[in-house]
Amino acid sequence: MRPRLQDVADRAGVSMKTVSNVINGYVHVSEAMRAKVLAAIDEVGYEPNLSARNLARGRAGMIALVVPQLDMPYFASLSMHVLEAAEKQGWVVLIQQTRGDAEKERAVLAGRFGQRVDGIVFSPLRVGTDEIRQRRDRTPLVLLGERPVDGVADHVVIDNVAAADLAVSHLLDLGRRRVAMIGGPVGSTGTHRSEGYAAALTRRGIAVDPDLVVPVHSNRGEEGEAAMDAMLARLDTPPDAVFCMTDWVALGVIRSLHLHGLRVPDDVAVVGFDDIPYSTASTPTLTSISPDRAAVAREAVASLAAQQKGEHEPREIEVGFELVVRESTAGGAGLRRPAGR
Amino acid sequence: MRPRLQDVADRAGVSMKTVSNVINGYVHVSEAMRAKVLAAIDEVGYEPNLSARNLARGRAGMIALVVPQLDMPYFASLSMHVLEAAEKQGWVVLIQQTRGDAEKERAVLAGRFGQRVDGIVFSPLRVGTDEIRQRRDRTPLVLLGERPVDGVADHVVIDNVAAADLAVSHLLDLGRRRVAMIGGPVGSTGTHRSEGYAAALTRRGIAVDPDLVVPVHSNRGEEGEAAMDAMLARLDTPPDAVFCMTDWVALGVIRSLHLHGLRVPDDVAVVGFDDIPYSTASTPTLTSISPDRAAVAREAVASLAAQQKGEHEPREIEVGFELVVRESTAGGAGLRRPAGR
DNA sequence: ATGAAAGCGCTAACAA
DNA sequence: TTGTTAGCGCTTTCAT
Repeated sequence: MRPRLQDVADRAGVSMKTVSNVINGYVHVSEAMRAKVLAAIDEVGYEPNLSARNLARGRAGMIALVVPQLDMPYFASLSMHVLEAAEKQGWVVLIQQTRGDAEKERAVLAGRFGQRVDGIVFSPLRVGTDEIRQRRDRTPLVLLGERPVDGVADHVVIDNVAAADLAVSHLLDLGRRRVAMIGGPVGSTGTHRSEGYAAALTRRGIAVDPDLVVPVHSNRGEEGEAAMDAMLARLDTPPDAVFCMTDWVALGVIRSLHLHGLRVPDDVAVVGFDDIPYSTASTPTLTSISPDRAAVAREAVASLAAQQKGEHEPREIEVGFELVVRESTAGGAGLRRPAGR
Repeated sequence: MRPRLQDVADRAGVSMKTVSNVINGYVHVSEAMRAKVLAAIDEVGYEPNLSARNLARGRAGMIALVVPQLDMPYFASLSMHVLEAAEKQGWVVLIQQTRGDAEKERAVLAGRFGQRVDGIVFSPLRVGTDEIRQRRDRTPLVLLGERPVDGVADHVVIDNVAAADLAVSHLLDLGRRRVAMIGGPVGSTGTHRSEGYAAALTRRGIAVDPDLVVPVHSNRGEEGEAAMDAMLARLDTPPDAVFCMTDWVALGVIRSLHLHGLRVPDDVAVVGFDDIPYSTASTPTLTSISPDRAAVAREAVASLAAQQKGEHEPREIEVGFELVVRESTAGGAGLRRPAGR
């Protein structure tokens, strides 16, 4: 049978309380006592029973991570980091997928997890500020992603305007002038990346050309490909650069360009967003905005911990990002390998 | 405060036991009683406390899923399915990553999770049959992946020999004769995919050419690219087809071929293994062996459930797969789009 | 600084 | 068929 706290106490010749004190790092324990207890723990091979601990502490011991889909590489990578950050707080992570379904997203806000979890890290695709504001569930919540939340809950983000601006400026620095965007539309409220796109162009005195902007309704490669197909069919002269909302979309865009006989980056330079693992395996490798995912995860978990301790002023938490330049903007004929690889 | 079982009982005017019976689907409950209790549950908004339930039941309520890396798309996708299958058994999934580190893999066998979990789904990259046989931890264990396990534990797999055979036969059916393999080596014990490769060639009277086989030491795209570079540097005539151990490796191989001025599939057809989500976004889209991941996950979780109920004859559990044909073997100049997309 | 004992919310003998 | 009650293993007042 598995050793319990009492077994350790018996072995060390002390009470359960003392063992508990040692385990939980209570300060007022003599060094000798601590050593004796630790030895006993080691001898009997004690491991705390988390169900019992959580029951006694009145917490669930787990948090929910709600993402659109785990097999979307950005979220896979993000989840990885959340798992690591949560583990340090003694939390197990219950991953839930919404598959971009508005109903499922609403269920999260409605308390679908009941009080089963100590907190929720939520990356919404559909629900907006109003729905979030009106939620009744009191479970600590932290939001991720580009959608604005107007201070209704903690929100961990990168500065999407600045990031998009940086990506587009990079294209302009390369001498490109007809810079398209897949994934807009420009001007609709809250699309920060579109804002950065427009800002970068405007600063150089280039007007935003609506013909060079095609919105997509999901982040899938297929959508990106179709969008690029549509744009090319419509234009007499193709763009000389494309800024894509996500890397996955960018991969589809590159497919489309390739199938239309356009070379990347020679004819058209392409920048993505997210820096998914595949950006180094694609042909050409993909220039992309790389958000500091580890920081996103860390801040999200820290937010939940703070909320659990009573903190309750919703905060906007900003984390870093960088532009990683690879072949899709820097290569010659797709045959050179830049250092960034 | 969160409603408890007692609150439901009070509301319904019955005892806790009756409520518990209803919740746990005990058979001998009158319809009227059941309805009354369900109504009460609904009225007070009761949700069971899992810590308490698990403590009382003497189980942890969670299983561990140990994979090399969650942001490798095959494992991301697999994890997604495991989450779903486990949820149906009332299990939360604690995902752990080994990053292919032999030490971490051994820690899993040594009981790093203590008795913290009710079972372990383990996808090993390094540890072998012997180490698994010698483990002392009694936690139910089920293994995934190609590595053979000689009946030391439950093992969920596809028939890797048949799958590789199918992939290579497909290449031969296309008229290719110099079929290379990235990820061997042929003949080393237990590499089922290599076996299938050799079998398909032999059946057609083609000898395995050692010059056309290059092993890789990880499944990363970079490795595949380097391996293909090496092969091309060595050969006077390039192969006309390549069978790759994984899709990720295949992406790297395609990069290498492209950078050497070889067209896929015109000059060289490429088949991957795993059918990761990106195989439809790459240029060209990737022909691949697609294991029935949902079945893998389902069987793995079922295995743990069976072991927990006392079953203990290690079983080899086989699940299905299929070959998905896409542009990397079927396209013309990479410009045609086959129906398989 | 350490010990004794009362819960945490649920399940499952055992009774009725 | 339904009720009573003793744990499950841990934390945590409250004493000492």
